[in-house]
Amino acid sequence: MRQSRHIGKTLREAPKDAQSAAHALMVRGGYIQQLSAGVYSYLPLLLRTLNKISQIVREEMVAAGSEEMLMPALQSRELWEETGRWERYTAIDGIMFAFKDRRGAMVCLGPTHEEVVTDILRRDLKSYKDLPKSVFQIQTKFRDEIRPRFGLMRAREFIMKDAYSFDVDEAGLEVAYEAMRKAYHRICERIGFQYRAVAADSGAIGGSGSQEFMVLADTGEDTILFCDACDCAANQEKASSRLEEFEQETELKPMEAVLGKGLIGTGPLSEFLKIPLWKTTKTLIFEADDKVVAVMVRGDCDVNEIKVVNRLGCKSLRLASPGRIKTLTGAEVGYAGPIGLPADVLVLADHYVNGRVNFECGANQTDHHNVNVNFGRDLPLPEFGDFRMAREGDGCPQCQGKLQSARGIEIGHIFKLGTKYSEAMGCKVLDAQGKSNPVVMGCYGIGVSRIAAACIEQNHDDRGILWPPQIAPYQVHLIALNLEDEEINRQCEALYARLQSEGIEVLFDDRPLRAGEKFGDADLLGLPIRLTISKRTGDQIEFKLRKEAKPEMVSLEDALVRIKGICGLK
RNA sequence: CGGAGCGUAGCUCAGCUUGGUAGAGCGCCAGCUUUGGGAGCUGGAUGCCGCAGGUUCAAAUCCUGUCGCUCCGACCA
Repeated sequence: MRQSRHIGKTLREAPKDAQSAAHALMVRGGYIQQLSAGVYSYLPLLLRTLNKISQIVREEMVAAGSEEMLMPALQSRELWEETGRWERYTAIDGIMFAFKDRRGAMVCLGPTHEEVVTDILRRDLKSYKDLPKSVFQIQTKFRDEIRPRFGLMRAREFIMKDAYSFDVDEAGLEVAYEAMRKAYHRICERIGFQYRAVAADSGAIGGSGSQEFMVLADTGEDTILFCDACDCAANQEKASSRLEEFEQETELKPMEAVLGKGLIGTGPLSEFLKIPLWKTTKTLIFEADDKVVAVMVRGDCDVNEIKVVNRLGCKSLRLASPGRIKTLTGAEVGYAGPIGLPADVLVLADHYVNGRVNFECGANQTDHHNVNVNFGRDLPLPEFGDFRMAREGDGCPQCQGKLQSARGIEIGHIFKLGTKYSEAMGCKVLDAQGKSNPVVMGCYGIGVSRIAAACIEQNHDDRGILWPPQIAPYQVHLIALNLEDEEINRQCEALYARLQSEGIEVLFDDRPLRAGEKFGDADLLGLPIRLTISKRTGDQIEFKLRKEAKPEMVSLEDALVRIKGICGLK
């Protein structure tokens, strides 16, 4: 491609709303242009990269035994009502674009395709002999994100590959899931990501198990925890951990309420009471849909709300308002405890709240704290479970190692769905006994446009992007200087033609600009190989890798060999 | 949805407090000079000051409404 004809001008200054390195570089490089909040045009250079990413994903999907198709983005309300997700996605979460067509029928733009694919397959599948099946598509998806952010990283319209598997039983799902898991690893490796696969919460999609593929980057929106000794790794919202436990007193002391005026927070409280932090207790009051729930964690811990939501199966969970807390506990915020709450308040407690003798907790009376509290004697046993936020430095739940943390960008997520959708939509097959069973499904998403953003986030310097050759829009950036010289002009044209005839993808900077501007643009655009021809280069070519600081002079034949080596061409 | 900020030239932004001829840098066009890391000089073009209403002799500026974009939070296959 001749740069003089190319659409997508580079900018010297980043627009003020650029929120991350990748976002700013994509805008400056003319890779994307914003149309409205979270909605972007993919300009020619980025489209080439997106196509290359799609092709890698496609190849790995096909290799994993999945078949490609394309489903409608425009979907009808009826299907979504079959699974009960219409209300959840429109009214409750509001994540789905939904509107009336001219006949007055409600339609939506698909944020995901479980309903549509299940509808297709339920017409196709009759017998267990028809299984297994696996299908995928690469398509634009729509999500009415509450807050679009970071350019393509969290957009309202984005490109995604989604795949779905259909099996006769859990064992079949296991095989399909494993094939996808391996394919996802291969995709990440082919793109050259530094990444981690972590255990994840399955969220609104539902299902029994899931893993996220996280590209490591400080600007990532997720925190992941991983063991420094074994391969245990999880998203923080899912992670569990092991805490240090302490030797307990053998004698139960009498419970008493002590005055600790204005003491809010377990830190100051433990100092004031001269007891270790682990003896204190945080009791948080939540409103879960229309019920009130109290959640207790050890004073040195925090509540993981997602774990609470999963335990309760509620649609929404939020901290109760100060006014509500006062009516429920009779005290200001900061003094809530499990003793003396209204009978209809469910009390949940993290495992590590248990096993303590003579512990502290709020007294439900302003400025007062109960000390020497003991389960069984002073209050009934609450429902115990894992409701605690795991943190860096905690013990690994599987071995004696310690958890470390990192920030990550979620680029892929694989789920074992089970029969949630097949059951709701009647996607069933007859087994060998002639009995009808819902098929067991899995779903597997990977963000194509997000991969491009994550790749830049992980591969850039202060001057611009450093594309890996596999997904660079072009492999070679041919820079022509001194074009006013007829001879050099001819030489450049010949080289451009030769490179193309060798199957090399070239962006040819044939613009009559100064050297500084051309080199600056080349660094910004970030193509892996830069070739320069000028009056200084004679019959040689200046060869420079974007990731290296220094250029070198090589012959044409040398250059071709090197380029093909880097690009994996013969 | 709660809190906040910003909409002025293609881009980054000043001007608004205290109403009175719409500005700068970069970019763009032309010419001359320059020519390997965003050059210099000269000349030039470019604005429904987001939109609508109000106050006023007079509004980019003050008031009201509205739309858009953004930030923080809640939320998030």
